[in-house]
Amino acid sequence: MDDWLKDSDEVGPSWLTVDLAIFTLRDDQLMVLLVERGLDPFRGMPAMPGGYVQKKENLRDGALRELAEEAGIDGSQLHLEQLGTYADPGRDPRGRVVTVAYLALGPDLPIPTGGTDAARAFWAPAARLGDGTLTLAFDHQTILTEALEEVRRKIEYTAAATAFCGDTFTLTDLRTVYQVIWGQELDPSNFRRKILNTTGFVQPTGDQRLPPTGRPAALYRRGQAWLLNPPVLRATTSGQRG
Amino acid sequence: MDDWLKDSDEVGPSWLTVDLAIFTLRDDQLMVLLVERGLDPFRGMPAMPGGYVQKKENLRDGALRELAEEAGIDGSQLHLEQLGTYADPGRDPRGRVVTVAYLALGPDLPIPTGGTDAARAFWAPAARLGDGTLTLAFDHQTILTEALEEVRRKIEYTAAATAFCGDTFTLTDLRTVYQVIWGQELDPSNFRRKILNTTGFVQPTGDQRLPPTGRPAALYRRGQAWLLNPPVLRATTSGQRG
DNA sequence: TACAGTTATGGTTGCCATGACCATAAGTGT
DNA sequence: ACACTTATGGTCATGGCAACCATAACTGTA
Repeated sequence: MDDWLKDSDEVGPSWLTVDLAIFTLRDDQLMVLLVERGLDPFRGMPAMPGGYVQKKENLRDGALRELAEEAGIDGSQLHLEQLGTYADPGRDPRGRVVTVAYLALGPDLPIPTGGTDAARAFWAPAARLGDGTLTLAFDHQTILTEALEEVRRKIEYTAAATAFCGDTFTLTDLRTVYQVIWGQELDPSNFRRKILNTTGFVQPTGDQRLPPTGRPAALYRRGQAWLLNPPVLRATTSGQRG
Repeated sequence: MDDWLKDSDEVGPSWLTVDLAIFTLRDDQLMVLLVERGLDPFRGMPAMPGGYVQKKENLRDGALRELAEEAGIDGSQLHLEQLGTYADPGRDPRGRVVTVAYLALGPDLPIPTGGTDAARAFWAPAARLGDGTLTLAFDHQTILTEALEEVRRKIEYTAAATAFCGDTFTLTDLRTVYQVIWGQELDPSNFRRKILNTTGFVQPTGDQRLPPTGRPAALYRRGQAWLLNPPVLRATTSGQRG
């Protein structure tokens, strides 16, 4: 069967990798997971966690395996989604390496332990992706910048924001997710009304949680809906929406 | 440099292809472009147009080249966007073939001429993707079904609907796009108000077009906006939105 | 010319989601 | 008892929206 796949002047083999854009909330900041590369090329430089997809593995399984190997994170709990594929001929000095970028969102995750290929893994503030203080291997700067914008959009139209919360959460927890990611304050009362009117977004558990100070807050868990109707739209500078 | 990319028990080379989900509007129907495969595997079976990405080519250029080769379509006019990547180990009997699916939207395109690899190319109603009357090569049934759902969503939140229209179009032309793709009637008057209130969606040209009968309609061209604010949301069966 | 038929455009009304804002509930510590 | 803090609930004016009606501007026909 392999004789159908012939090398030629114009077409040749390529190597397949997955890279992970892993975001979480820590200390009221949006953080992205980076590893320090342990091997050439770009040895010692920060990069997205990732690696080769194995012969008998599909993309999602490969992403989950790399998540565990390089970052020590059990991905079965978090939201995993394909972002895009990057295959420019010059993106990897080793030759044609095609990478499929995955987006992973999770609640405040344990500080990862360094893995085999990665010298060490660490959280970096997502804000540093935009301010030029970060130099990443390969085209990972581009990929992560696109990933960040995708996260901002995603929480408008889907229930992705709940992926940043634990199993149960208060509406203030959820509101904090939006505030941190969008960088703008939201009115607690209006936010509450909006969320509760969006069918299937959250389900009350019946329990409460006591904050350090103040009235206890009702706990919720994720609802069955993923696409939000109506969506939770960002405030627009221009036109009013209602 | 190639010595960094070693074959091993677990990791091996793969072949990179692009496949195209090309949609257009013909005779008030949403149509998808298919080719009859001229080579094994799946010779004679309908499939998405596509083929191998060349060594020194990026994904987008490869998609545009295949668009021209297999379908005789000049892609410089239409909207092209990456959809997703499919790489399951069993998806191609030849071995590990990774395909990047692209979504292409265009106005009523010329009937394509058969290309080199494809015996012939033809338009099929998109409705047939769902009713089981179509058997496609590889996992193309899955890919196209996901592509169709993406189109339906895309025209809600972006100006993608204008990609189905010509260079200039009337608001009725644009409304027809939504009606056909969503399969529901829209009130002309309300549609007009919504579109014109969405900043940057369309620009008046100042010209008019005479329909076969009835009042002349003002012509518009695409505006500069891509993300719509507010979006053009589908009517919901459940809750009212305003 | 008068008229019906057709399509584009414009206006009215009632409903409801929204943002701004205020009030109350239910905890904490002093 | 009181201040303080946070969660929850309500009011009100604005404006988007669906449903619907009215008018404009063209065609063809009597």
